[in-house]
Amino acid sequence: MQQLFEQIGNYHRLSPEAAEAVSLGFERITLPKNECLVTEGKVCRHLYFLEKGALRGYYQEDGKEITHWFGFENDFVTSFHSFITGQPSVENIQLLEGSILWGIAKERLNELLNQYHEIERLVRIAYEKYYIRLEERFVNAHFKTATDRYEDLLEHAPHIVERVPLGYIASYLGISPETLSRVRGRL
Amino acid sequence: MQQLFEQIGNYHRLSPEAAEAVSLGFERITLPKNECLVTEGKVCRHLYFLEKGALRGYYQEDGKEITHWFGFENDFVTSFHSFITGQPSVENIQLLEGSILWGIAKERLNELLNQYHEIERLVRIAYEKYYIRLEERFVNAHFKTATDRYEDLLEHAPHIVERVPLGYIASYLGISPETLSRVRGRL
DNA sequence: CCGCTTTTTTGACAAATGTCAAGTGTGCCC
DNA sequence: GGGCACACTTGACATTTGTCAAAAAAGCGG
Repeated sequence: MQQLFEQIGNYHRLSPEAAEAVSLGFERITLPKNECLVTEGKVCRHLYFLEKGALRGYYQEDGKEITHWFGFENDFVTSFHSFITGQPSVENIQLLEGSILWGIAKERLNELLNQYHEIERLVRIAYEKYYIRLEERFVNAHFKTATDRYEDLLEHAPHIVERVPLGYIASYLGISPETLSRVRGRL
Repeated sequence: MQQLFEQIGNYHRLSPEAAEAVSLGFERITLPKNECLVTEGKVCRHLYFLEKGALRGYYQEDGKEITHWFGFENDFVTSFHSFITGQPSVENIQLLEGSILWGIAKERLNELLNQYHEIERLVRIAYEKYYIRLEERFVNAHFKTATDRYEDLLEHAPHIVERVPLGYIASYLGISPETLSRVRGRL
């Protein structure tokens, strides 16, 4: 839980009472590799902090699994679309390694948001940072060849290549596994 | 300004005092077509509400202008990366039509966020919705052929095709103008 | 309304990528 | 440690897309 508060401290410092309230809201979750944290078709009502491990978010399209994001230590993860809208999730979140997470129910989080302006600020700042991270990722993929995308990945997120199967990486980059293999062969 | 409050009302209802404070923070801006609202190299310290008109966000890459988003009526627009981080913007925002916007300085907005928990909530909810809109857009572009992308655009945002030059649309879709032309010819 | 500029389309060709199938390498479980 | 399943690579071919250049169409300003 200390790691969670370190990460929270990167966004916005909380008063002791707010920090205490936050700590009471989270529960520790341990899951093995391949287990799913979120499954499509169900409403996602929890937000998670990933203390240790790795995971991927994927959805089905034309009978294929499309991986579109990964999460690693210190990330806040959830099926954001479902969490925010309250609609059933179209994506699944699957553990790529045995992992330790801390989860908080949306209901509980809403209570904290109601009670503490500073927690509302914390969450707003977190959304700002997640928004621009997503925007950066989008811009970095726009108009890029397969080679560009893989090279960008190696430069900005080499840990992904070390921890994630290449098939999922190809999917994440929006290219076929064969193409990724050929790109790797040329580097 | 009524339109601004209607849009704000879609996110979160404000008390009369908060609404009054918000209305005092915004200023009306009228700009002609082709004018730039934001230019690269400068820190963007304003958030804008687009009451009437259209605009695009673009950046330079290898001597080319890459358009990566459009804004229309009722959108909140800014160079989010620069606005949030305080770093110089890498993108430009250019009016595609003569437009009417309402702008608020970041400093003023921060004062409002400090004073009113409900305004903090409003902004958090706005960020949530913008985050999932960006995520949807990303997912809708992932692994898509040029034809798929254009068809998706026609289906989900036909107004873009009506109001934006095709060259910018091609750029936005991540394909060349020639390819867009060929795709259109096949439909 | 005309001339000029900009936008869009078209042709030809090269490069990149996807698909399908098969082969090789790696990892896991018994 | 071996066998099997899974992950990754390779080959061949088809399709898509980009690039360059040129032509056609559309829009704007005087």
